Parts: sequence; structure tokens; C-alpha cells
Amino acid sequence: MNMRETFPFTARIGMRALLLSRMTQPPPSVAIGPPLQRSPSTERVVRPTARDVAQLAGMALGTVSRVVNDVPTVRQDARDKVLAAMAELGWKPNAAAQHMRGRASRIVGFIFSDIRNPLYASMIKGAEDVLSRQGYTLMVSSSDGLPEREIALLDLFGQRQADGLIFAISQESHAGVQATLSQAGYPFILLEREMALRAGSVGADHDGGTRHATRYLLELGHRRIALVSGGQDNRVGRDRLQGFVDAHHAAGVALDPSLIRHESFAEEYGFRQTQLLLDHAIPPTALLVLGQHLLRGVLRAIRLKGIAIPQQLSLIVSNDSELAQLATPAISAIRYDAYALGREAAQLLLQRLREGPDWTPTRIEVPTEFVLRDSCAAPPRATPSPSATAASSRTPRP
Amino acid sequence: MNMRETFPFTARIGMRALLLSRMTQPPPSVAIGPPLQRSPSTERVVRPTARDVAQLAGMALGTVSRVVNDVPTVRQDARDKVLAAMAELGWKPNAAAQHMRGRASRIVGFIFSDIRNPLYASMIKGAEDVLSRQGYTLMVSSSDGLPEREIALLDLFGQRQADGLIFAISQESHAGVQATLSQAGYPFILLEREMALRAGSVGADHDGGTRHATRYLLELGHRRIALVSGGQDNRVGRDRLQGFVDAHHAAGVALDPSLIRHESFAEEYGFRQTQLLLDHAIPPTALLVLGQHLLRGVLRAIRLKGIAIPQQLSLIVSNDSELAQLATPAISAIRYDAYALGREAAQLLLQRLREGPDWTPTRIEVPTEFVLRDSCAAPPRATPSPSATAASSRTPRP
DNA sequence: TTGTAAGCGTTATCAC
DNA sequence: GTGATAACGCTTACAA
Repeated sequence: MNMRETFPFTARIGMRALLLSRMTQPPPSVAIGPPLQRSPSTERVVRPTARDVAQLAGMALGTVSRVVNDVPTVRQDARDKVLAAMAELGWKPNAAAQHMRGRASRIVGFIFSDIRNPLYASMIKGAEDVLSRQGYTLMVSSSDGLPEREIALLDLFGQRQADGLIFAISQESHAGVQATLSQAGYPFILLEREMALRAGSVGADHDGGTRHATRYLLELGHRRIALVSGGQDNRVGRDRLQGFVDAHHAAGVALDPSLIRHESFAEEYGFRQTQLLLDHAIPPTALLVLGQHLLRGVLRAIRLKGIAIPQQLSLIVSNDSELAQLATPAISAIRYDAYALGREAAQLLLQRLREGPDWTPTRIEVPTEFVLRDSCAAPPRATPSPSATAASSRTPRP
Repeated sequence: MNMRETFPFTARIGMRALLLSRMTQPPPSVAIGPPLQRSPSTERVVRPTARDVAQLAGMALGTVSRVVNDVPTVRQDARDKVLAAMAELGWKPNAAAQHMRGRASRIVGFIFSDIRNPLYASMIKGAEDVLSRQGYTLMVSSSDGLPEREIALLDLFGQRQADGLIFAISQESHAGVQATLSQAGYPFILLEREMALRAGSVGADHDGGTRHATRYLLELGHRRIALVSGGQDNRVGRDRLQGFVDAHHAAGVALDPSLIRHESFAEEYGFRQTQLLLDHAIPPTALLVLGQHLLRGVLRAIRLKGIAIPQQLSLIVSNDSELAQLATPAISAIRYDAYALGREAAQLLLQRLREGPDWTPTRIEVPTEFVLRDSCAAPPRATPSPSATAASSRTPRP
């Protein structure tokens, strides 16, 4: 017999105890913990099953299933009885059991370094708005930028039967992650990345954005434009550098390699490299900061030196941020719609899920936009350096 | 026979097609969509099962299970054979199937209005860092502030067999949400909210924070302090009002009810009410803005009127934000650690899960902190209004 | 049109 | 110690 205790479960009004905050907590570790340990005394609330519904409705188990799955060959009165029983018991089909019978889990994983990055938060919301409408639920996890954790998460999503994954991998070339990914058993979409794997990808047009911004500076007359960035190991970094170089070529302006610093996205790197650049024998008249966190460090270094923006130094940042908008002066920025990026990623994944493994991997590009604020001006007439005065001509690009 | 195709699945290198961005997309709807529709041709990659592992290892199915669950009564050579087969096939236990056998799902749901709110993002990260270490995975969903969607999500997490939920409900008193919650069948922790339900809750000490800030203004000599806020329908709003009132009482200062505006958290409300307050017969000399989004509108109204902060008007905001930090002048703020809040919520949920239904519902309070910036000063000697000069005495609270 | 039963991938309870 | 085997809650042929 399968009869259970009565429903519904009553809610008791509980008293509240006021605790003073306890805030001790060891730092996050890499391990996901014993993936699915034995749970000693898993107190599970007694939930009704389809069998209970069938019994209450006086129908067979199969009929309950047919009703929830909208199989047309169910007589109206039978359907009504089942529906009534469902409502009475508050029964909802168990997704795990449905999945066991070959149904898709409708779970999509999402891995990024840290959800506190507002860009990721927007991407998640964009993806969620698309996916939730199709009955998918998002499982999100932070990798904290650790490939080992990414691997663990990839395995975890496998165990958890995810139908697909949206992934902003930390290091495109990490062999372990690549290997895990290629055997993951579920399709994935790369965010702002590119790999030699059969995967869709979605990214912003950083190439075009950076080219546009660089050309703008060149047209203002700048001839020594510095670049501070990170990420040699991902598509974003490569695209940005490409745009920077292309703009110089197109303008016929020689590019001084000593003005390019692209080893890290860290704030301190921005601080240090800006100091070095400003101390350069022939310092740059404009600075392209490609990385949100870098900007803080860059601004600190500029202020420390007492350099005036934009009179002595023009500044452009990518991507846009509150800091860029609210700084004094407001910083011109290369921006893109992160929400749209997430939305496109979700749509691409859905398409892949619809079309199956024969699907042709696709890359979707989201446009970037150059937002002109108060941080750009023509270069100062004479470079602060004693030498080189001929360089500061004001001609727009030839 | 249960023999499958061979593993592992090889990864083919795919070519990439470059599509120009397509950005059409209907607006988000409330419906979660047909919760778990029939998926017409769910292409599932053939995954190995424990049975395959057993066969390859030349052992029985049960032994495979014993090995993954670390049952001690397995001989070493048997264990080795199974382990080898597992590795060869890349097999991982199917979490859904494990759950079917009574194991906890180790899924925790998280509902908030919009993940793009940086406070929620931090809370999620805090919760994730605690939960992931115990093998739990977070399912996150936005309600967009719609109770109907909250109800749908509560049901969804039930279907998806969540072990528990962390919830920042939109309207504490919504009957439908209350009813769904009380029959959810899984425990939940309320974030920054309070309800007459058997639930744990975690919140910041807005009462104390607001009291502290108000007292500070009173000690500066302010006697007409205005309050712009929203959320009469949740604990945060009530706590803040309480702190505001208490500080006045403690200082023996009468409180003018016409200076209290607390109907909405919307930017436009902040804009409009600030205009009205500044046009007041006896305008306030200080303004407490309790709500992140309000601040934008408030600042706009103040600038539009050409009022100088802090010379003519002192300003304090809750909670802290980039805008508060970067505005000119920087705005003093009441802040709290949202990451800690999420962490505490997760720990409370874990405790509840450990202790079972007999657990005593607990409220955890996270401290707030008053960050003094450049937006506060003593009130101007004479109020701009022609009347009332006696009111602007400078005595600290008696 | 509806009831019956096999089976999804595990775990747990039996025997052996 | 290890091998069968019966569940778990559901879907889906197949019978009736």
C-alpha cells in the first residue's frame, strides 16, 4: 500500500530568536566537497506521488501521467477527476523522475569566475530571461578563475544531468579544462572566448570597438597611444590588440611596442604600468585601458602624478562601468550590452539543443559602442619631454 | 543486454561561422513556460551507466555502487577493478537517479528580484561559497518583483526537488506567496524579510544603522531631517523607520511627519519627493535616503535646485553604492556586508537541513556600519525660510 | 479510452 | 565480500 500521511503540511508560527551575528568562516576552497555524499538522516518531507493522485482520483497511474502530459486521449471526466486530485494533494511531477524516463533535465549550467562582476550578472539575467521561458533553470557557479574548479564544475554539471552549459572559461588553453570539456557529454556555449572545440560562442566586437576608439584618438592628433590590458590568453585580449594595431596601420601611424603593456587585468598592474608609462622617456599622450579593474589603478597612478585629464592625457576605458561614468572627468568608454550577450548565448544554446549534434557551431557577435565622455582631447602642443616636437602634428589620419 | 556504444565521445574540431548580431527578442513574460514539456527528439548523449562499469570491471552492479559510496566491505582488488573501469568510461553517478533512491538533491534555490542588483550578486556569492563546499548547487531565478512569478518559481523548485530555498520575497504580505510557501515542502530562509511562517531569516541591522546615522545628524545640530524611502511592506523599511524615530525620541527632538516620504524605492519617487521637500515651507536641513535607486533621483532634484551639499543640505544614503562613493561630494552611507549576509543565510539553511523540522527558527543579524564621507555638515545658521530661527540651535542631543 | 507493466540509473536488502 | 533484486516516481508501449 502506498497511502501516505495527510496533506497539506500545516505551517506553525515559530518564535524568533535574535542572534548577534557570527561571522567566522574559513576561506573558500577549490573542492566542491564530496560530490554526493551519503546523507545520514535526510529528512524529506513526505510528498504525494502520482500514485497517490491516481488513488484519490480513482484512476490508474498511467492516466495521471497522461493528464499532466496533455495526452489528448483522456476523457474529460477522467481528466477532471485527476486534476481535482492533483490540486487537492498539491502534487507536481517530480522532475528527477521525469528525467529518468528520458526527458531532458532542462537544467543549464553557467560557469564564470565571479558573479559579483556586474557584466556576468547581466549576462546571467539575459540568459535567464530566455531560458526560463522554455522551462529551463539555471545552475550558476563561480570558478574564482581556477581551472581546477572549472574541471570539478564541468564534472558536477555532468552528474547533475545538465542539458547544456554557458561558460566563460578562465584560460582558453588549459589542457585539463579542454579535455574535460571535450568529454563533457553536453553541449556548451563559450562566452567571450574561443577554443578549438566543437562549440558555439558569443562575444562582443572588441576588435571593432578598440579600432574605433584608437582611430578616434589618432584623429585627435595623438601619435603615442599606450595600451594597458591583460589577457593574452583569450579572445577578448587578442581582439582588442588586433583593433589597436589595425587602427594604427590604417592611419599609417607607427606603433611603439614599448607602449603596450598587456600582462594582467589586476588593478595593481594598471597602477604600476601607468606609473612606468608616465615616466617613459617620451610619455604617451593617450591611454587605452582595456579592463575594468585596471581603471582604478590607472586613475590612482595618474592622480598621484598630478596629470590632468584630458589636457595632458586622454583616456579611454573598456568596458564601461560605474567608475567610468562617475569619475571626474567622466571617462570615455567602449561598451557593449552584456544582457544581450547572455540572451544570445542562451538562444544559441537552445538552437543547438533543438538541432542536435549535427548543428553547425556558430559565433554570434554583439556590437560594441564608443561612448564619448570628457576624458579625450587633442594632445598637448609640446610633449612634456625635452626632445621630439615634430611628432605632435594635429593632422587627422591620412 | 545493456551494452552501449563505445566511449569516450570524440570531439570534432568545428569550423566557425561569423554571424552579425541578431538582437530581436520579445520582452520577458511571467510564465515559466510549460514546466516540463515533452521534448520531441531529446538527443541525449549516450552516457555510461553503473551497469556498464560493472560489466567492464567484471563485477556486479552492487559492487560499483559500494565503491562510489565508500562502503568499507569491498576487497581491494575489486575496488581497483571498479575504479579502473570508472576511469576508463569516465563514469560519474547520475545525481537524479541517486536522488530517486532517497538521497538529498543537494540543490538549493535562490529567488530574488533581479540578479543585476549588486547586493544580490554578493549574497549569491556568499551563499555559493558556503554551499558548494558541501556539494550543494545553487539554482538562481529572478522574480522581477512579481509575486505571480515567485509562486511559479516556488512550485518549480518543488518539482526540481530542491532541498531548500533562500528567498528575498518582494511583498511580505502577499497571500498567494504565503500560501505557496507554507506548502512548499522544503525549508527556506528569508533574506532581509520577515514573515509569520516557520522560517529562518537573515537581515542587516537597518534599525541600528539608521538610528546611528540619524543621531549623527542630530548631534550636528540638525532639527529637521527628512526621510525618503520605500517599502512599508517589508522588514527593511520598518526597521529603518524605527531607527529614525527612536533616534529622535532619544534626543528629545520632535519629528515632523510631513518630512517622511516612504512610498516607493523608485528613482522617480526620489526625484519628485526631494523636489517637494525642498519646496517645503520649512525645508529640511538634512536628508536620509533609504534605498539605492532613490539616490539617483534625489541627487538630480538637488542639483536641479542648485542646492549645495553639505553646506545647505546634509545627505546620508543607505545602502552604500558606487554612486555614493563616487558622487561629488562623496555621500555618507549606511552599509553592510552583503556577501556575509548570503553566507549567513546559507549556513542557517545548512543548519536547518542538518537539524530537521524540529529546528528552532532563528534570525541572524548582520551589522551595519556608518561610513562618513563629505556630504554631512552642521545645518546652515539661518533656515532659508523667513520664519523660524529659534529652531536651528546647535546643541548636541541633551 | 484506460489499465498494466517494464524500465530509466541508482541504492539497499537480501541471500549466498 | 559479493551477487541478485526490489524499490524510488515517473513515462510509455501494449493490452484490454
